[in-house]
Amino acid sequence: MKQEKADRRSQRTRRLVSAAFAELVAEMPYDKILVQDILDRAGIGRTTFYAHYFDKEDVLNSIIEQELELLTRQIDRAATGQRLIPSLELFEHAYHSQNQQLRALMQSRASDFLWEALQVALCRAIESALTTHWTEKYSSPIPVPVVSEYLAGAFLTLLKWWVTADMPYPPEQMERIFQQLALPGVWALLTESEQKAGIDADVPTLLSRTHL
Amino acid sequence: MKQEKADRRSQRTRRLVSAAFAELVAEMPYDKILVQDILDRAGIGRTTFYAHYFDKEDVLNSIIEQELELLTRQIDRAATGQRLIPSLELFEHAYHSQNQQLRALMQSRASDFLWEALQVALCRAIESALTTHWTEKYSSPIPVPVVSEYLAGAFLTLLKWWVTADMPYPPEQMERIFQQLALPGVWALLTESEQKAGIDADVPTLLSRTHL
DNA sequence: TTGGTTTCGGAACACCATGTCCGTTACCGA
DNA sequence: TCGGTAACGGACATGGTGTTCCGAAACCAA
Repeated sequence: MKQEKADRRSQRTRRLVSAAFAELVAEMPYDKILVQDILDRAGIGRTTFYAHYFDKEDVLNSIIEQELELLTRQIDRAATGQRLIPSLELFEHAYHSQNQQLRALMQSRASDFLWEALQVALCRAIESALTTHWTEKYSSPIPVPVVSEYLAGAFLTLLKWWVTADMPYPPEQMERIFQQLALPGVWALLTESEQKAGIDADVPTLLSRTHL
Repeated sequence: MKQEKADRRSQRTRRLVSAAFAELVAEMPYDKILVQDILDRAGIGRTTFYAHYFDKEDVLNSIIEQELELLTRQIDRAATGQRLIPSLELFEHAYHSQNQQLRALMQSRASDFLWEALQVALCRAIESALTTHWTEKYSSPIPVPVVSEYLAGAFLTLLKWWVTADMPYPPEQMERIFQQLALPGVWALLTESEQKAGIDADVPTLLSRTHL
């Protein structure tokens, strides 16, 4: 079920299946999609399909895995710095994602897996960043994993809403909204002396509540 | 498929099916559960099942609907006051929920529907409270629906984590955590003069960031 | 208790989607 | 050009679904 250096025909088939699946998932709920639907839409034979995928779920997973890899790489790259979460990059990634696949997928119910996987990946990265770069500043009875969970969830909620609403605002504005809504609570957990540093230059402005 | 004043036998059947389903959903992913599994577990006949439910999904929906009604009533009741969200009551509701059904359901993957429905209900309530009681204080470029979405999402993220982790803290502590993490960003959107009023007495304390 | 009504249960059934196997055809890479 | 590999269509076994029929059992009201 893997492709090392694939025959053109194999690539073609996989491409057709992915495209067909993306279309279908945008039209109807995942669990209503039949293998036959994929076959018809992709214009391939039954045998061919099963030569490439175990089953319907395998198609979903392969697409998600592929997309998730890009995102995870982006997240981990940011985790090496002091930033807790590469929010702007993620908003922009979704925004500029040429292939409709990502949007269609995110909007459909099939993406529950994707969102959950993203939540986990984000959470890990945030926790790591928090314990690596902010340990000495962090003094709060709230456990770090809870903070991470909250931040990841708050971000993904906004991202999800934004994508579902067909991205009515530019990524930069979403980034600002996220900073204003979700981060003050986290900053408050870090000792005062360091609040001006790192993460974002908007911090002081936000906490003074004057520019709204 | 409804029961007005049901025969004892009908009640028994529905009860058995609900219980069996709750058990199964705690043991395996929803889409792996067969009707036959429910039949075996509940100890009823195939014919009987289809006399009460359209299909497997109908069982899930009926349980969710039932639970959702309780929660929605609680949410709407709080929405009449100035509070944005009855967080403490919801944490406590989950905590004291005697029947394992709620916990098992929330922890399983089948509950995606429930979470989504909760998100919508919460969002509506928050938006309503915000436009009703806070209009004159609210002056921000961030649209009210976005704020509502964020608050509902942030709360549900914490609730979800808490339930999944088998509720390691008392509801009161979760309430405090939620207030500290998620609300500062929202309060900052309301004009300064009113920040001491309503919602929660902890507000000033939080914003001064001294008690952490 | 009785008698009419409703539900239950079991077996058999048609239906449909799944996943596999075959021989043949078309395409690819070298 | 030629050997290998993938696509194809059709047929097939499998397994879960939802329905039907009918006798037995449980219910409820009188």
